[in-house]
Amino acid sequence: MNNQLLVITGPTASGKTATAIELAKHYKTVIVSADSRQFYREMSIGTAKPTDEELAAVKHYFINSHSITESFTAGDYEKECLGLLNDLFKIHDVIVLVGGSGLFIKAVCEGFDNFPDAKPGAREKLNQEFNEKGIGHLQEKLKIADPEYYEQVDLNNPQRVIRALEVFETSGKPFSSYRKSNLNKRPFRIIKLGLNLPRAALYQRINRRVDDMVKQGLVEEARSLLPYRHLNALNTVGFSELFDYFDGKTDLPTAIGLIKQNTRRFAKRQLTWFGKDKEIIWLDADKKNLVEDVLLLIN
RNA sequence: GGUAUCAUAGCUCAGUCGGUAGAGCAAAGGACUGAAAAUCCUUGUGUCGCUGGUUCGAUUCCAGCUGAUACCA
Repeated sequence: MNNQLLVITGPTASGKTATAIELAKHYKTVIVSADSRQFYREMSIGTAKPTDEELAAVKHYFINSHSITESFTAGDYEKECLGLLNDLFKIHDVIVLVGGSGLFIKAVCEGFDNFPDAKPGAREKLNQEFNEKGIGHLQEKLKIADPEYYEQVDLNNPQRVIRALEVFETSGKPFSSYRKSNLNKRPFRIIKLGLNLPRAALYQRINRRVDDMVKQGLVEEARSLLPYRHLNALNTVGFSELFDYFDGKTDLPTAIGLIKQNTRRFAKRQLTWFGKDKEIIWLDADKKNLVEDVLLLIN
């Protein structure tokens, strides 16, 4: 099997985009994004999307490919991405997958178990029940529907409980009956590289990048998306804080400070997630000749 | 210059009628199989401004010093 997926991951602002582009150029190949926000074409500055020049330099997939008005789940991404990779590997031996969304990388590398598609409206109905009756009510439902998962799940987490109930109400079978942790075999070799920095340096980069985003017009971008604030895509660091500013809940400097803080917290969560993945080979993101080192490492 | 008040965690502050202290925020750690830049869980990190005095024992009471704030000059 010659086909090789070169995964570049790491916390936000660690330099994944630039590194991926250099590697893709070297292999004369393309880049597939594994980022849960950059595929939305309506948002760019706030999602630190590759620049137009970068997009022109290397062909990118899953950038600007979807609209914030569409529902596009990690499961949808798994299916679309695998289909795409299947086609792309007919042309390229090496493909670069880059992104910081751990669940999306997992979707490509391992896949999910074969859950049924939730029936339309099931989640909305459960969200409404949650708002009206609280988490306790959903916990009780789950206890009856799926006692096995009830013992395992974080019962305080509404998203987890609702997800399990959504599958149950769609299929009539407990969530745990589908959840078998079977790793899916992929028809390509996977190499995972992680970029990281000492915490203080990473946080400095994050703070600086947020300031850059503001200079590039983040506030205007967010304002233009204000009518769509109810969409899940806009439940995103860099936008939520500015919506609060537009509402008069904070002033602009405070909102920008909160964007930095929430981005730092996001990076921390990413590091927690990636820390569990023992396949990741970690590299110092600040190192000069990083790409040369990567090439030596791989070959 | 005088008077008063204050000085406790990274920040804002509470508290100890004398037995070395605790909240919020920040931060750190963690979970997470179709919301994932989402969502959820856990954790107190301390020369109690400095130097003396009283006391078995002082962060607490007393004195001096330093700094901050307010008012008076």
